[in-house]
Order: sequence, then C-alpha cells, then structure tokens
Amino acid sequence: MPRESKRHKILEAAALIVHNRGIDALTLDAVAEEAQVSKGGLLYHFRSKEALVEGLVLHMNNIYRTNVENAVYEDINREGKWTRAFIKATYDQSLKNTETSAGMLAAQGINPDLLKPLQQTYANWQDNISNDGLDPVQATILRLAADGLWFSEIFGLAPLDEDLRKQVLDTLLKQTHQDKNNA
Amino acid sequence: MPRESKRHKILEAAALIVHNRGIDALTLDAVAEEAQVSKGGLLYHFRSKEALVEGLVLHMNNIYRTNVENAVYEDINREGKWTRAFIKATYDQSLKNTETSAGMLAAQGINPDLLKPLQQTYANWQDNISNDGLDPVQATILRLAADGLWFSEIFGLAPLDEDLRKQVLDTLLKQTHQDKNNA
DNA sequence: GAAACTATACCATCTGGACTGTTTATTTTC
DNA sequence: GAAAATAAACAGTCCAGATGGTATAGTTTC
Repeated sequence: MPRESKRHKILEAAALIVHNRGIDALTLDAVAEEAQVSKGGLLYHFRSKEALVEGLVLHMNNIYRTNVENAVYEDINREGKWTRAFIKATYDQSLKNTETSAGMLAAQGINPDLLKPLQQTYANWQDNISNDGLDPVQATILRLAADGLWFSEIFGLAPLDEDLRKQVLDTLLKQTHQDKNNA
Repeated sequence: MPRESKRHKILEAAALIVHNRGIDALTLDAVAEEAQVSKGGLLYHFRSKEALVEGLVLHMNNIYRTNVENAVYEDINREGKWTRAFIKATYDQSLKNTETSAGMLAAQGINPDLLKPLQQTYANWQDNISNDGLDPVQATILRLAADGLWFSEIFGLAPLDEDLRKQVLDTLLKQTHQDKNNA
C-alpha cells in the first residue's frame, strides 16, 4: 500500500457513497468504513466533513480541468478547439459519473459555497467557448448539450442508450467545424 | 387561511430551504418553522421525511408535465411540437428553479429511488422527441441543450446572462423548424 | 524522530418521528 | 335544529439513536 494513496482512497469512498446511497448517507463513519481507514485516520486527512467535501470538489475540479486542457492541446484545429475539448471531457465525465458528480452533489447538499472553484472553472470555459472562432450562440448550445448529457446521467433522466449517445457526440463535434456564417 | 393550502405551504418551505441552504439543512424542524406549522402538523401531512421528499418530487413532476403538455396543445405546427414544448417548459423551469429543482436534489440526497416518477416522465418525453418529425439526433441535442440550461442554473455553472440566454432559446426553437434533410 | 496512521472511548447536539393533547369542521342522531 | 359523535387538522413535548467532532494512547512507515 503506497503511502499517499490513502487520501485518494478516502475521496473515492466518499464519492462512491454519494453515488450509491445519496448524500444523506455520507457520514464520517460510513466514509471511514468504506475507505478502510479508521475515523482518526480520516480526520487526519480531512479535519471536518466540510473539508472532505471541499476536497471532493477540488479533486474533481482538477481532473476535469486537466481533461479539458489536454484535449485543447491535442486539437489540431484552432477554431472550435475549446468547444470540442469541453464536449469530449464532459462526455467522458458523464460516463464515469461515479467519481465526478459526487463532489458536486455533496457540495450542493452541505454548503453551496463549496462549489465556487468549479463555478470559476466553468466561467472560464464559457468565456473561451464564446470566443472560439464559432458563432457564440451556437457554441454555447453545443456546450449546454454536453452538460445536458451529463445531467441526464446524474439524475437518470432519460439517459441515452449507447447508440444514440455516440451519434449525439459525433454530431456535436461535427458542428464545431461549421463556421460562423451558415446558421 | 384556506384549508388545504397548508400542505402546499409546506412544500414551498421545503423547496426554499433546499435551494437556499442545501439539502443537509432540510430537517423536519426547519421545514415546520419555515412553513409556520408545528411539527405535528407537518407530520400530519407527510408521515415521514421520505414522504415529504416524495411529495416534493410528485409536485414538481405534475407542474412540469402540465407545462409541457400545455405547450404541446398550444403549438400550431405538428413537426417538432414536443421538442419545442420541452424546450419552452424547461427554459421556464430553469428560471424559477427555486421550487422545481429542489425536489430533484432532495430525492437524490435521501433516496434516489424517489426520482422514478420524474424519470418515467422524462423517458416518455424523450420518446416523443425522438419521433417528433425531426432528425432524432438533432432533436435530442436540442433537448439536451435545454437540460443543460437548467443544469447550469441549478449548480451555478456558468449560467447564461439574460441576453445570451434569450438568444439561445430563440435559436433552439428555430432549429426545431428545420426538417430532417439539412444536416 | 516526525509524519501517518490505528483503535477506541467519549460527548454535546441534532434528528426523525412517536405520542398525546386540543381545536375546528362535518356528519349523525333525536 | 340543537346536541352529540366523529373525524380532520393541527400543536407541542419527549426520546432513542445517530452524527460530527474531540481526545488519548499507542503503532507503523519513511
């Protein structure tokens, strides 16, 4: 068991509980048990429940940002690269929603202020997407559709079956290659 | 004070608490106080906390469905009417999110199974939207964009300013008038 | 030898909800 | 149609158990 991995294990455990049983089941005891850590060990890493949730948000925020940024750098085309990167990263996130959305739900449940880092990230992305060489309104619609995909997975609101989901992804990406003029 | 209105007042109070303070603050005592009802009175209307949340979900589900159905019946055009109705209703909902999204968040927090009625409704809508006389993939994208709009308001993730929001709405509605062939 | 834990006991507070009234409206009885 | 019975709509208190967090004392890892 590598040293620093306990902290990470705790975050994963917390996310799992939120995903499976809802945030009401996110108690310190439950997290400690799930992570196979003593309560003392848990509180050593996170001094309070709020700190734990804060950690969750920060963790997912980091992953999410990294994914988007990587996708941006890998993109060959200049126009629409932020929009494409966001769509790809959000699409991936919507599938692995166990880890990711848990922080968001937990934060909303315990203290909505804890969402600020993620809100900051999103504000930044929306800014980039609006100035991505595409029609801003159309680019925003593509962004929102990606969010909607994630949303549908989180709450189980008519999540798309695999076929349709892939077609949607393809179409969204395709539309980031249209230029401003053919609305 | 009209008689039956207390029940409704309780639901509004619960929604307000979830929206302002997060679902962790949704306690029976807090709801009773906010609704200006005694705890006994609260438990008379809702026999348990779970029943209260169930009531919230059912309530929002009813409103949401009514809004969509009304919009469908008012629509003159046949093609795309479900998609348009969904977009309009969801757009409206995303603005008055106090009342509406609270049930969803609370259910997810306490017992995800309570979301089933709403999931059923959504499944039905997605079916109608996919067979709305439009290209199914494109119609689904429009639906998801509307969901994304709501999502962004619930979590404060780069919510759109009024101008952009209206432009997005217009564009989404406009795109429901394109027929299948010009992808 | 310090950081990273384990293990357990403990406590103040909160929470759901059971329980016992009390009032108000409605229906039934004579 | 007054009185009595019944039920609905609350009010207010109480309690067992859960929960977040503290404290302490020891152990393992680097």
